Amino acid sequence: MSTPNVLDDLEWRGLIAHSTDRDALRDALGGGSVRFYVGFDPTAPSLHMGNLVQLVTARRLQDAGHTPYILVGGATGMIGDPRDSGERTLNTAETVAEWTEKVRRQVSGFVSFEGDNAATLVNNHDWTAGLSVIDFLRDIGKHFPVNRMLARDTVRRRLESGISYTEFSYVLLQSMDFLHLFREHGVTLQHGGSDQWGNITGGAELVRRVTGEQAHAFATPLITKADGTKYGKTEGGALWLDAEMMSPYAFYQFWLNVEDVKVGELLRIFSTRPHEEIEDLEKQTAEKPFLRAGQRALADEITTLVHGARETEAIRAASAALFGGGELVDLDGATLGAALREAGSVEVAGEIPTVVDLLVLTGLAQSKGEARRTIGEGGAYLNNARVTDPELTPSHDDLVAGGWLVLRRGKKRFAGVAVSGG
RNA sequence: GGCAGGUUGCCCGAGCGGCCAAUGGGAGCGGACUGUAAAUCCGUCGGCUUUGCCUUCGAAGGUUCGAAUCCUUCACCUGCCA
Repeated sequence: MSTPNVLDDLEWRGLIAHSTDRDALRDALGGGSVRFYVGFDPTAPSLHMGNLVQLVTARRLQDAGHTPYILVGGATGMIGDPRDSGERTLNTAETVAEWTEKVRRQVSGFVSFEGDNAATLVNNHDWTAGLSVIDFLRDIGKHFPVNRMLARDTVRRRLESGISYTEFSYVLLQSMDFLHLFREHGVTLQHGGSDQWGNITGGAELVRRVTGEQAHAFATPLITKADGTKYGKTEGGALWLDAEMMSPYAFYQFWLNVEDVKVGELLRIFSTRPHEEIEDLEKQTAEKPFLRAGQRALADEITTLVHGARETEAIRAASAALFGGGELVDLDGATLGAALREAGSVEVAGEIPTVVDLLVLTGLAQSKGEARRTIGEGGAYLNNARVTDPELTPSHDDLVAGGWLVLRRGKKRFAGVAVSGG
């Protein structure tokens, strides 16, 4: 191994779950700048952690000199890829268009659009929307043996519960993307999540069948929790990158709370630190887990990547204030106020509502019933003191740091109430 | 097109005329123990103006004092036959 090959780095990071001919891929990546693509379907208004894996991987390839084509699935998003959980509900064209735009803006932040190997954004709607059914069936469909399509894992699992022709056909659209990008832009490599492996190889094979030339592909592993279940299932669902859908504070907290046994794996996947530093953090986590050095590094780095350094710094300060273990009254108003604004806060003017109402108002509880239950379970706190009376109404004497009430549910979830007037 | 089976709370799944807001498991939430970790144990888990009321068991009607449970129609899913 004379010159470092980016594939070795990706392998070290555990990012290669599947790949086409590994040696051919290594040769390609060891040569000149490879044009590669990765696609994101607008199935939600925001990307999530799974997509982030692909984005940082694309960036690694770009930093190694290769040229990214970032595809947003304006067309494939209209169809929906088959998943095990069952048939999707089709989104309207307006919704898909709106999400396409949001996703397009979001992906733009993760790759560079400058230099010799500047990234290019493409939308498969551009070459798919105008295609006639006749052309599609003749030029694309002809290359897909149905018996092979039926053998694909996701399809096979769906045969019992049912799958529409629409979703069954998804692989043709995505494969067509690879062929299109191969022909029009010289793209010879596609990567994606391992759940996309069937679609990815479909594209590589279509390129080979139609042009007789070799296309490369690899898939990253699915990230799971220590117990093997899917990750990113926090309150409200996935781990979103959009600050509107998941506050940067909550995002940071997620990474800070990663299980010890997963820290190393996640650092390898997401961190841009040198290998030695990551190995050192892994060692620290193994030897002194209570220091949570790995978690802190992970949370800092990923939050900075997604939400910026300034925001991350504010969150760190907020976390230190709220979790520092000191007395709230010892904190100065500016510090506590800033911390609570990061954690989530609401404003109340005049009369102060009951604790139950405040729990709902701040979003710490979904309903009054849940708020009462939480109090009954001993999980509600006002200014770090357990609340036992569901009828309790805080008074102005309870205000700390110049007008704040600090509400907490459980050990980790804080919210502030800024009281004015009265 | 015919026949059979199915559609229950976030998910999986019991219930098959009153004792059903509906057994059980998982997820979630809270407590204890910790390190804002894991594991474990305990509790909780539709809503509300909370000793009661309201809305839920694919949809709409109907039978009944009373329906998730019976009948009719519709929608969707699965299997077998055409």
